[in-house]
Amino acid sequence: MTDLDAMDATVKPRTARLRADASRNRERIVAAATEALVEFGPDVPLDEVARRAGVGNATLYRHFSDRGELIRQVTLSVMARTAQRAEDALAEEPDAFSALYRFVFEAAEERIGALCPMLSEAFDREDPEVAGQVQRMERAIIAIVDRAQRTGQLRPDIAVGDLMVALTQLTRPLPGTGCVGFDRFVHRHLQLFLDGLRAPARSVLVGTAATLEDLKAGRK
Amino acid sequence: MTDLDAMDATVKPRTARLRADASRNRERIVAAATEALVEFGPDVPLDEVARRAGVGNATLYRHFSDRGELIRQVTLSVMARTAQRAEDALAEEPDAFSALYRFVFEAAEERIGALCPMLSEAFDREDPEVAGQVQRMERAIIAIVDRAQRTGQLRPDIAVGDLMVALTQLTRPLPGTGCVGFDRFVHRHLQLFLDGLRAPARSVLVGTAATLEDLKAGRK
Amino acid sequence: MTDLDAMDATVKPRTARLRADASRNRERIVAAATEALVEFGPDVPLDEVARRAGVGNATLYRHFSDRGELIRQVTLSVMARTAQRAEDALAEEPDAFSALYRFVFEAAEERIGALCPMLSEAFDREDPEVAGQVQRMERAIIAIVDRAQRTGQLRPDIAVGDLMVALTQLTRPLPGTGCVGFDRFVHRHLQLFLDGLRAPARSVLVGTAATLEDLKAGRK
Amino acid sequence: MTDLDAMDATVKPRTARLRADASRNRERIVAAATEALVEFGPDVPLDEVARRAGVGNATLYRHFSDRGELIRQVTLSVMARTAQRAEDALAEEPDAFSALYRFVFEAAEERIGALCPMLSEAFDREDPEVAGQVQRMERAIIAIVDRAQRTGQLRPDIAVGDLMVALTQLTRPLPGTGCVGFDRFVHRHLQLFLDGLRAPARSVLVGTAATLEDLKAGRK
DNA sequence: AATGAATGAGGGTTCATTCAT
DNA sequence: AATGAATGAACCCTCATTCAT
Repeated sequence: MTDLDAMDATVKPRTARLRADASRNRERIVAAATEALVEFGPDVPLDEVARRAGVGNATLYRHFSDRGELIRQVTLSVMARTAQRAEDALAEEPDAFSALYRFVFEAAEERIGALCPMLSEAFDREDPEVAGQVQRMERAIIAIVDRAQRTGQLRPDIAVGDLMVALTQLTRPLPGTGCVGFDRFVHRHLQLFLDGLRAPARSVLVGTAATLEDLKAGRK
Repeated sequence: MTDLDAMDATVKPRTARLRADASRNRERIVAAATEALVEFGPDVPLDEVARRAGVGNATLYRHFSDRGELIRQVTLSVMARTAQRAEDALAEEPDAFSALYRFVFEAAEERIGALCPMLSEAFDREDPEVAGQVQRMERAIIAIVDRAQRTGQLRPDIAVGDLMVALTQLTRPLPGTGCVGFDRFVHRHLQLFLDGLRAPARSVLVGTAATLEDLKAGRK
Repeated sequence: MTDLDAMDATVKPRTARLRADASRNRERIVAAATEALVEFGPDVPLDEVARRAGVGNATLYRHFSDRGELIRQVTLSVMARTAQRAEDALAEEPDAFSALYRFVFEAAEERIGALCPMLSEAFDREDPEVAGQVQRMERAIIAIVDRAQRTGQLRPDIAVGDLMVALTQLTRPLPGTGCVGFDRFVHRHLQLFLDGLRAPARSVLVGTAATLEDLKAGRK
Repeated sequence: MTDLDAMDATVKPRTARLRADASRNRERIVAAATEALVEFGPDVPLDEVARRAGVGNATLYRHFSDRGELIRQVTLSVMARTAQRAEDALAEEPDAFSALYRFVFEAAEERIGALCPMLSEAFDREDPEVAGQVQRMERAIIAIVDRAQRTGQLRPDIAVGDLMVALTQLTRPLPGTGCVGFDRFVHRHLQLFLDGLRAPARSVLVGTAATLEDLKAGRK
C-alpha cells in the first residue's frame, strides 16, 4: 500500500470483493436452494434451483463448483441463522420453556429442514467451517434444552437429537405440493410435539436420548 | 359381458385370475415397492424396485402400466392393512387411548409413511378404489379418535387430519439416506407426539382441527 | 446339467449369451468407436459414436458402462487384430523386411491409430485383459523387428516403440476432415518412413531406441 | 478513408496502433495459444489459453473475435516464423540436404504441428493474409526441396506437400496426453523420415507427388 | 482497454418407458 | 407371461461467447 493508495478511496480491496450483481445472484441462489432443498430433498435438480433464483444454470456453477458446495453453503447459512435464533431466544426469554418454544418455531421459519442433506453419507461434516457452525448451533440448542430440563419444564429423557430430527420431519413440505395450505398443519404439529416434550413425562420413552453425535453415527 | 360370453364356460372371470406365478410376482413387486418407497422416497428408480422383487423391469410394467399405477397399488395395499389394524385395535383394545396408541405404532410398521405420495397433486384420490379404501381407513381411525375424545383421554382440539399428516411426516424416510438408524428415532417421536395428544391439552392449538377433507382442500 | 437338459438343444447356455440383435449392436458400436477414435482422438463425443453406429446413446451405455470401458474394448479388439496380423506376417512372409512392410500397412488398415488413448493417464494398462493383449501384440511385433534386424535389413538403432508411435501419428486423419483424399498421403508417408528404417542407417539417431515400456513410462 | 480523415492529423493509422500494454497482451495470448494448441489439440478451452496468457477471458475476445480468429493468428505467426526459418536455412546452408534437414527440425521447434487446423474444412485459406503467408512459406520450402532434388540428394518422387503433411503429422501432439516425454520421439521420427527422403530412393512410391495445391483439393 | 460475471448450448450419464425375443 | 434390450428425455456440468462494470 503506497500513500497514493491510501489516499484513493476507490482502491480495490486486496481480497477481491464480489461485484454487486454477482453478490446479489449468489444470495438469491442460496435462498432459492434453501427453499428447494426443503421441498425436494437433497436430490433437488440444480436447474430447478437456478430457475427459482432467476439465473442461468451456469451462473450457479460459477458460484458453487458442484452440488456439494452449494449444499454446504446452504447448510452453513441455515445453521448460522438458526444458531443466532437459538442464542437470542436463550438470552431474551426469561422462561426456560418459552425459549425452547420460541426456538422451535423460529427454526422452522429458518428452514431448518434444509439441513436434511447433512445426514447423507456424501456430506462432509469434518469440514472445518461446517464443524464450527455445527458446534455453535449445537451449543446454543443444548443450552436451551439443558435450561428447560434443569427448571423441570422439559422432560429429562429426551436430547437435542430427538428435537432436531423431529423438527426437520414435521416441517418438511408434502411432496409434490407447492406447500399450499400446509404451514397451517405444521404449527399445530410442532405445538403438539412440544406439549409432548413438557415435563412431567406422560410416558416412558423407548430407546435412549439421541444427541447430535448419534446422528453422525447413524449415518455410517 | 355379452350373452355369448355368458354361455362360454371358458371365459375369463371379470377379475382376470392370474397364473399362480404371475400373482406371486405381482405381490412381490408391491412389497418391494413399498419398502423401496420408504427407503428411497418417491423417486426410487423402478429398476431398483424390479431388482428387489427379483423380476425383470418389463415384468413390472406388465403388472403396472406406469409409476403412478404402481404407487396407487402400493397405496391401496398399505391403506388396506392400515385400516385392518385400526379396526382390530378398536375392537380389541378395551382402553380408548390404548387403541389409539396401538394403532399409531402399527401404522408405522405398515409403512404408512409410504402414503405420502397420496398427498401430492398428481395423485388421483377420486379413483373409486382409492376413495373406497380411504373411506374405510378414515372411518376406522375416526372411530378410534372419537372414542378417545369421548372418554376424555384425547384432547378435543385435534382431528383425524392432524393425526394422519403428523403420522405420515414423522414416519417418512429421511431423504437421501439409507434410513440407517432412523427407526430408532421414529418410535420416540411418535410417543412424544402421542403424549402431546393426551388430554388435558397443555396448550391452545392455533388454527382449527384438520379433517381428512381439509387435506384434499389443502392440495389444490 | 440334467439328462433332460442334455437332450434339449434349445437350453440356454449357463453364461447368458447375448441376444442376436444386442450382439450385432455391440459390434457396430465397437466398429464405429474405432473409426471415431482414430478421427477425433480420445475425447470423441460418445453421442457421435452412437450416431455412427446407428443406435441410441443409451444403448451404448448399456453395453459399455462408461467411456473408459468402451475405449478398453476398442483397444482390445484393435490389439487382437493387429497382433494376429503381425503373427501372420511373420509366419507367412519369407523375407524379414517384407514382413515388417506388410505389417505396417496392415496395422494402418486395422486402425492402429485407435490405440492412441492407451497413452493417456486415464487408461489402465494394468488391467489383466489389456496387459495380456499388449503382451501378445508386443511379442509379435518385436519378433518382426528382431528378425529384420538380425537379417541386417532393419537399422539396429530403432525399437518397437519408435515404430508404434510413428505409425500412429502418420495414420491419424487430418482434424476436421472426413479423411477425404488423405489415405493417398498415408501410404506414401509410411513407405518413406519404412525407407528410413532400412539398414544401413543413413544417419545417427538422437536419443535411445524406444520400447513399448518407455511409452508407459512417458505417461506419468 | 474520406478526405476528412486525411485532413485529420489525429486519425488513427490504418493498422490501428495498439497501446503498449494491449500489444503485449496480444502477443502473450498468441504465444500461449500456440503452446496450448500443441499441448491440448485444437479443442483447447479458450479460458485455459487466457489463463496461461495471464489475462481475463474477455481480453482474449477483445483481441480475437472468436476461436477461428485466434487460430488464424496463431497460424499466421507460426507460418511467418517457419518461412523465415526456411529462408534462413536456404541462404545460410551451403549443402542442399543440410538446408532441408535444418529446416525440418526448426519447423518442429516453431510448432509447425500447430498448423494442423489449417488443413481442416473450417479454415479459410482464401483469406488474403493467410494466402500471403502460405505463399511465402511455400516458396521458401519449394526452393529448399528443389535445390536438394537438383543436387541429387533428395529423392525426386516426392513433393513439398508430402513433406509438409508428414512434418505436421509427426509433430502433432498425441491427443489427450500432456505430451510428456513425447518430444523425445519426435526428433527420432523426423530423422527417420528424412532418411527415407534421401536419394537414392529405396522404394517406388505409390501415388503421385503431392503439392500444397493438392492439400487444398483434398479437403473439399 | 481490461475484466469478472452471465448465459445458452452441448456432451455425459441415468432412468422411465417401450420393443422384440 | 417374462425378459433383456433399446430409446429419448432429463439432469449434471463445461465451455464458447456475450454482457456489464
